[in-house]
Amino acid sequence: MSTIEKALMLLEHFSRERPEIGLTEFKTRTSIDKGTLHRHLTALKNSGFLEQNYLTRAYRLGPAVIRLAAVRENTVPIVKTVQYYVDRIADNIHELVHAALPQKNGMSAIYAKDGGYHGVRVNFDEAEILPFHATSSGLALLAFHDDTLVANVLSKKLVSFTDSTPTDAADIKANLETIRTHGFAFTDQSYEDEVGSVAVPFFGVKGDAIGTLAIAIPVSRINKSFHEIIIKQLIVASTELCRDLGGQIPTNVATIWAAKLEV
Amino acid sequence: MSTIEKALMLLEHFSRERPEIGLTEFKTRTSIDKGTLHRHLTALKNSGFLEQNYLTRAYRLGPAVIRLAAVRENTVPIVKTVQYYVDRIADNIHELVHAALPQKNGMSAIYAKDGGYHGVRVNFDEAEILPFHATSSGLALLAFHDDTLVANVLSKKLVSFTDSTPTDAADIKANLETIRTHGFAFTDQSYEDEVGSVAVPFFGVKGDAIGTLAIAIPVSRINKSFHEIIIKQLIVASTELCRDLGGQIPTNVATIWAAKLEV
DNA sequence: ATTATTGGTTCAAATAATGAACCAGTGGAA
DNA sequence: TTCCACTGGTTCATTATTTGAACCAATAAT
Repeated sequence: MSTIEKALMLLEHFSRERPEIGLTEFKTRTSIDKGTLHRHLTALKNSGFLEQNYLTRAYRLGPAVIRLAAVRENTVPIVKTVQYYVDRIADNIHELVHAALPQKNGMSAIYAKDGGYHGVRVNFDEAEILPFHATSSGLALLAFHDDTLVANVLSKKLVSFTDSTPTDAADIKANLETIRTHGFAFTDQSYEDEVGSVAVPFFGVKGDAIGTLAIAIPVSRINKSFHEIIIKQLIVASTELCRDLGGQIPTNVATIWAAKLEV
Repeated sequence: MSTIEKALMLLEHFSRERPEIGLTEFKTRTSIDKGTLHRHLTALKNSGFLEQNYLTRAYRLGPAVIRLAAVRENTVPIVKTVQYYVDRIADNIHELVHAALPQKNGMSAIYAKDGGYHGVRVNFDEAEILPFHATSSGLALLAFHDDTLVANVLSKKLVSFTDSTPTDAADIKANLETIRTHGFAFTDQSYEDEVGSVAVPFFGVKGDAIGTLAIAIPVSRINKSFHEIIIKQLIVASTELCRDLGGQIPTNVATIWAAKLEV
């Protein structure tokens, strides 16, 4: 692995829960040598990707990322486009809806809306990484993305989050096959207790999955007819979203989805 | 310079006007060897900072930057905080107001609002880099930032954008001194013809300038009393903004500003 | 006062980056 | 078709950078 990739991997450790990380904490988290770490962090700091809390000397993300995100969004305005559909679904079904894009180690929500007026709410954190194997978003993406990603994910250790988290590679492979035949993914408390979720992929110009639309619900509110409604909403939204982004829905997926909508 | 910094410098070439850059174009823009470039770009791609247009093979910014910006914004919500004040000023004076943060080669606007109902409007592009020496934002920051940045900027070639762009290092140094005594910066068509601008810095915890609030106006609408009003608005907003961000206004600046407000 | 822990630095040894030359595919032009 | 020019991408000996164990300095805890 190149030095560049090693350094950029450091940025993955930052999140909402962990916005500042000191040198020693990095050392324990990465088991990279302290000297090396220090030079990498300094390089990232010089480039504006990190800055230091001048009191604690801990590192946090720098201003450069803001500019880059603005340019990216101007180039490929996925967030803006996705927002409309997430809002629409949330308003229709009154549950927590989100859209996510794949990152190296999982899905990253780019927008979420809670349309609920329920007492029980699903808690959700944007900027959190949703593991591929334990969330419907992740599985929906894996199922319709190229096989190398699947192989890559399954080759690593599959962390268990709840009693229901699937950690066997063969089980997951089988599940991906059923997801492909159904045209959507769903999970039952595989990432958080008491939370189920449903997700569909959306596709890029090559017909590969580039992201997902997903809904998270307290299991107490899931029943068959609601499940049907959710899936229809997701499929319709994803279809329109693909059109907006210039993406192409693979023909087999398109026929599966069309059948689902007719029921 | 470390390999990491060299690679990250490549990302600076992307902008709204130049959202996609091919290998050969990078070569001409950077005069780095093609092989080296290719490996750097590949590393950035592997890390999610770039992705390739599969048709043209050109590179564009990748999805990783979106997540990072979300985390950064959650850690230090400058944009959200700044937004309030920019909106307020724009609503008060009915002109184009923006806030900008320093990047390596200039200021980058993080938010802008045009409060105008005028026929003549100043055109403005977020995600554009505003050169330090030619814009009031840039000068305001230089004047109140540490001297190494000033030396750095003046050591490079100062591009001329209009007939009024200052390109002499000594002139600019003198101007920075007057900016320091006045507590604000203004320019007259130094970046765009027919556009003048006024800017004040806002400060971080150490009392160093971390960004600017600025107003751009068609020169035809500038007059002395309006100028006074603008400066007062900017000073008040920056003062409150510093409080919100936990920043500290240097005592000399604070006294200058206080005097300005009393007039 | 002593120790543990923090961030940061040094320099020989190990490793990765470099770049000139190369290959391969594409799109004209003759 | 054949030829040329222009893409993006790859190779491998040379070169320069990265690496990490040991070290230093400052601060916080005992």
